[in-house]
Amino acid sequence: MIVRVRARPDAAALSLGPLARVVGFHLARASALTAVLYERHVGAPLNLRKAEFSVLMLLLANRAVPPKQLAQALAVTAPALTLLLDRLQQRGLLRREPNPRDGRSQHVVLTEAGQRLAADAAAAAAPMEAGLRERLSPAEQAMLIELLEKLGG
Amino acid sequence: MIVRVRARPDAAALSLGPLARVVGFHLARASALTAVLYERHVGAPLNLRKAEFSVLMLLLANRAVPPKQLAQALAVTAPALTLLLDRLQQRGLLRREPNPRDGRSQHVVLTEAGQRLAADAAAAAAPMEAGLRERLSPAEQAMLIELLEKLGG
DNA sequence: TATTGTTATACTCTATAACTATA
DNA sequence: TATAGTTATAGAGTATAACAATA
Repeated sequence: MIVRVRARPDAAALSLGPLARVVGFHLARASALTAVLYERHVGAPLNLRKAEFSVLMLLLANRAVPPKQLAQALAVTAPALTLLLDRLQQRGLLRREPNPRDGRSQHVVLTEAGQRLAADAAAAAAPMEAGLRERLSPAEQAMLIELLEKLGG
Repeated sequence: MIVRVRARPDAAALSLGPLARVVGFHLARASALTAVLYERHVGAPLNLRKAEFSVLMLLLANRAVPPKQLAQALAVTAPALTLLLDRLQQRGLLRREPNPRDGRSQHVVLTEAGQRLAADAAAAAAPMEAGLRERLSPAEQAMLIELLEKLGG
């Protein structure tokens, strides 16, 4: 992906028109930046896609989680989550354990290797905030997250 | 896409852990909501994908624009933009005109049909803000856009 | 009959590389 | 040699539908 994060040379003196009021448009452009930062700090070094990273973080914070809840939290469909978990399981990062109380459902749990990688990933993610600080103060970051949380939380 | 916009029944009492501080994660979840609203208000009724809508809005606001600038403004690659413009041109919504000053470049311009559809789309997009108002006050929306603009603008 | 999770399949999106033509 | 735009191709992401097992 060829995106320049810092410099924006001939920054397209384009009027946004009606787009200026469309929240989704601004979300998409902001995502382009955070995606680049994520790839640099976490994705490439640890070989983790965004969704995989999110799964690891949720498992790190919640120990045993049924796939259903993961799917909800990540806003992905059940089949997508199955494939996601398959990949992480093949890398030996997590286990799927049967739920003794309900034969239909499971618990997903990090292996030891998964816990180590998740901890590394969490540590690698922290400097991303610092990277954003060029654009947004810590207070602005907090405000932004709060507003986004109201939308998508 | 099965996403419930209003009700969030058993809202997954999951801790986000380190994810709570990751801006990109919240951007993704917020995008899930705005994508649903977009699809309802604009995408399905007018048969316009998000990127197509954005192109129309930019052309509406700027008359003649070189593809290069469109690609920058939308944060898409040049090949992606070519395909995007191809589709819109086939629907008779825009023309590509040669740039008399530079044989390599072009100007993209809306046709009359394109202008009509763009105007309809802009009108259809306005109520989306109202839809968001369940979650965010107008002041909060403005603040959110301002913060996102600092990130991705 | 409803729910959890999986499989199968297809479609959209987007990226990289290679090419054409102008400059 | 560099730039604007295109073509070709492949990979990642994600949706729907159909299915299995359990409740």
